[in-house]
Amino acid sequence: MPALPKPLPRSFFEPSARQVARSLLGQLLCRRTEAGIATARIVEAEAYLGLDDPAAHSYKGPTERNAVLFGPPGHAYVYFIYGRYFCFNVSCQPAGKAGCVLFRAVEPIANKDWLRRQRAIAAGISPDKLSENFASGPSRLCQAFGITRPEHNGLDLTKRDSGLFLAEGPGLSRGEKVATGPRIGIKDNREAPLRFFLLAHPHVSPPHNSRL
DNA sequence: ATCATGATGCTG
DNA sequence: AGCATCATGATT
Repeated sequence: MPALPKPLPRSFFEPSARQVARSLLGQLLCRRTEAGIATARIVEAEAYLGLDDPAAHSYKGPTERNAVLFGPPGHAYVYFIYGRYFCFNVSCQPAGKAGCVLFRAVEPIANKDWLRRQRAIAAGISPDKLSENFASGPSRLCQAFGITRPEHNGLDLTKRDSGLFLAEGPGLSRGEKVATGPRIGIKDNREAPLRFFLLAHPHVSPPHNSRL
């Protein structure tokens, strides 16, 4: 692993959300902290397509909330959900097209203690009550990385000096296999196999880690 | 392991 | 009204 993670270029996020979601598996989510750069490997992600996808926030066109999705690729779309949680996405496709990828689970790699502590503070629980897969779940990973809408929505995720960015990762280990299946927690367009994850990986939370 | 429930506030 | 969720507690 490089001492300094190399940010993914904007062109990485120009293809369709489906393609970007698939290629983000094995890449790194990085955050600058007072203890150094905290990193985690992406093991689960979902694609949301835009105007053709009834499940997407952008389905009905631009609003104040989803404006980032219609902007240039490689930017953070962070939204507030269920009155308590945040979810974190990266915008895809050129400006005007609204695809995005939702991050659903990451595997902490560097500065795990910092991530664990943030996760515990945000959730209001004790750090030692958390299991190893404490960043598996879209809002859990936001807690671990301290991602919030007021602080991070609209951020350029291709720049290291953004403090939060996406970088080239180690990819997939031997034996790790990508699986696809229906997205979690939505009612519209349930069938579409737009969820991508590493099969049976311990940081993809059960019961969704082995089902297609 | 699975399942049900409630917390909580922004959105159009 | 509904929501791209989570922690908890009951149950097998």
